[in-house]
This record gives sequence, C-alpha cells and structure tokens, in this order.
Amino acid sequence: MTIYIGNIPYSLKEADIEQLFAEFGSVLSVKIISDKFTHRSKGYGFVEMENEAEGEKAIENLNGRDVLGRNLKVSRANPRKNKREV
DNA sequence: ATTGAGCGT
Repeated sequence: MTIYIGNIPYSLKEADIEQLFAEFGSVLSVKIISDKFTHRSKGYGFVEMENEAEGEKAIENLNGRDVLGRNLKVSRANPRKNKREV
C-alpha cells in the first residue's frame, strides 16, 4: 500500500517517517520527494506499508499529527503510472 | 542557505 504524506517539516527525514509509521504497522519503504536541483523543496513524500489495514490505521493515527511543530497530512496516494502494471 | 500546495523515477 502506498501512502501520501504532505506538509512535511523540512527538518524531517525518511528515517523519522519510517519510525512514525512503524509504530502503527510495518513500513516497507519511504520516499521523500524533495527537489534539491531547484531552490524549492517539494516537502512531501510517500510511504509504502505492508497492507491496507496497517496503512489506514497509520493514516488515521498520523493524519494531522504534529511533528517538529508541523501537522502532517497523511492520506492514500494516487496510483502511480507504471509500465509493468497493466 | 532558501520554502509551504500537493501526488513520486
């Protein structure tokens, strides 16, 4: 399951998000879409969890949670375009 | 070093 995360503090890192989601379920992978080429960081990321049950639980528990002074926006991610999956 | 709505190679 892929989860979309927004409103991420720039001080946060993938390891921090991994631990935040790991307390509600098993985190398979974490990716933060921060653009270092431009002077504008995206500030959002994606978390892949084991299944939807832990995913939705993590969403309900981490959605709107204050982290480093910011409230994380957690929701289900959109189906990403993939050439293998059809 | 910097900034704040959104959906990634």
